[in-house]
Amino acid sequence: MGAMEAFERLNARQREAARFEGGALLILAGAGTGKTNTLAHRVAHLLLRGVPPQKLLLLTFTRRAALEMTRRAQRIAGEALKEVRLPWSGTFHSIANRLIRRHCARVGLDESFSVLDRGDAADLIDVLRHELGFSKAEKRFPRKDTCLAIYSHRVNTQGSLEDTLQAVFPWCAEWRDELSRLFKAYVERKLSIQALDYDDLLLYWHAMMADAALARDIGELFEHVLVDEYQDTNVLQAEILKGLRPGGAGLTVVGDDAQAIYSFRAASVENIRGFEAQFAASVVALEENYRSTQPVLDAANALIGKNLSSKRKSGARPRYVTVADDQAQAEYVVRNVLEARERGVLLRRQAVLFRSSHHSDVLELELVRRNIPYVKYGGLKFLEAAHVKDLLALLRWADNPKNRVAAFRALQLVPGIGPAGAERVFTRFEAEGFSFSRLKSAADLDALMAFLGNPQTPWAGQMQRAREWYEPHLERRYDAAQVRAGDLTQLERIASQFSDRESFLSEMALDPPQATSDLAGAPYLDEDYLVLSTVHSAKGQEWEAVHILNVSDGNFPSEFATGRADLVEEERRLLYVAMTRAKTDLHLLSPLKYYVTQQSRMGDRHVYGAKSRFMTREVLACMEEIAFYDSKEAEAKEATKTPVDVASRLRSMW
DNA sequence: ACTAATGTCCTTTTT
DNA sequence: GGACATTAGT
Repeated sequence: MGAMEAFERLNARQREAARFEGGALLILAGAGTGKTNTLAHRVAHLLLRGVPPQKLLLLTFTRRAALEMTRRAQRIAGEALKEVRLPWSGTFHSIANRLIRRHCARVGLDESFSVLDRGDAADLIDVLRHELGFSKAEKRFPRKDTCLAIYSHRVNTQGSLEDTLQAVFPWCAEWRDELSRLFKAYVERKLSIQALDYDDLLLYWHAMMADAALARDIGELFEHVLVDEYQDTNVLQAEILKGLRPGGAGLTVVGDDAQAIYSFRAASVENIRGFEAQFAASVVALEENYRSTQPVLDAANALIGKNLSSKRKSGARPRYVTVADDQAQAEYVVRNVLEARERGVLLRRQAVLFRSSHHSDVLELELVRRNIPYVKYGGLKFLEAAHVKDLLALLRWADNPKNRVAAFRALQLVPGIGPAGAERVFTRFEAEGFSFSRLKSAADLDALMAFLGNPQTPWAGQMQRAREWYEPHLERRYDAAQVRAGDLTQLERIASQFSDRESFLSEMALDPPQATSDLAGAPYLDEDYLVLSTVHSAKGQEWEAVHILNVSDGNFPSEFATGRADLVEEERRLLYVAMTRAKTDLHLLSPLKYYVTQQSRMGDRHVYGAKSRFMTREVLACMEEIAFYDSKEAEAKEATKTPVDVASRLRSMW
């Protein structure tokens, strides 16, 4: 296919955006309007026009999105370009990591600085929390994750601690002074161990852009900067962009303010709303939806007051399904999914979406019971498993001997070494100039670390050696050692795909595999599986059929959002994102009662859910309302009645 | 000084 | 059902 023909396939607006020449460009792309395709065409256009690939900076939300973009651009550019590689494409954080490494000397960092993932950062805060004596106050001090969240929010909004506490963490406001001291200590400790957390990656990049000479050097690396999902960037990221392209020339951003769902991460919708004025940008709006049928869009439009239209006018109306409880909800989903498969819709073209990751618990049990394969995105990550972190700690410590967090974790693997012992060993290690050949912990760990810490040791084989050392400890520490050992073998396989230790470790911190299937690789790719995902993780994706769980007040919107109007609006957008993932089949499920596991003092463990405030008359008018009882429920009903009509029960099941 | 067992309090979504 | 603090036992 020639490149010209490829561009003919775009509609007029998309083509205009793809071929735009001039200053800053804002592409407002509603859900399903071909955003990725348009951006990929723009990339192809720039390449065909002679911009070298290494002069394109492509900032996407995930690395997966970046790869997809590259793949499409290559296809579009066709034979004109043999192979397209976009070396500068990735998340803000991963690009920051590379730029900082490139200029580390100019910002006072060692080449071997580490990147702390969220768990590591929280652990470090926890250590300081104890050191400062906050853990044994009469009143409970915020937990480590909360502390980190507060810190992060403040950094990313660039506001004051006071503002952050007021707006998002009011229940922690009384601890303001202690938190301030804690964060001061946290910053100091990170500097001394040469470790950067996610926020530091942005802060360092931001600081580099504030230095005129550095900003020029970095800005000159790129001719074009393209940013996807711009509605979910924060103030810091917007300022970085301004530093990269001060006048806006060569800057393209794409987004949809109706899909802004990351305010908890301090994303600011104002970025996209103010972009046009800020950069005197040209604006192209894409409004024709190519994904969903009109009935699906009608419901989504009614929810959010948009006016997306589709060429696919016919189709079934979305269903609003009332079910008795969690169990019935799972029954309904399973039954529907299997029916669709019978009609020829592969499982992987169907998805189940939910507000928070534990909402799928009951469904997952049911899927396992019925032997239906599935993959879950979002929620508990492979890399957060203790045994995986143990193994990585060994490598991280070897990579950056000053990395105290990793060192403590590694040292405490040795039986007989606890927090106090680790402290002792590390202090001596520090005094000896961080030399692994003089580490005195336990004989076998000393040998391992001397091996890993030797710069002459090749990367190939390090993982295997570490795993072999770890194996006996794994069996000692955990019950299901078999399963966990399997995880470690997979980790080893991934590691082998990286050319060096530093890039492997950064990648694991910055863009960890999203689901266990990502790790399994080839063998699983042929298999069919149902997709389970949080709505957040479903961003940018689409499926033939979509089920949305727990559409009731307290879940949509989440009970934590009900207090504030702006948060409720974000929840509305979240439901909007979920609904617009569906091409033809959409089911919203609403359990009449659901079980609560928390804070239920009384014996009654279920609550009657209220209808979601988003299910207004206007929205429901676009849907087909049905009630569904699972077999158990029906059974219970039947039991209270006489006579027992077995025949109708059998019929009602099909 | 370390480990295991018990008690108490819970804020969701992710780079 | 999990995180975290406290207590009891080695």
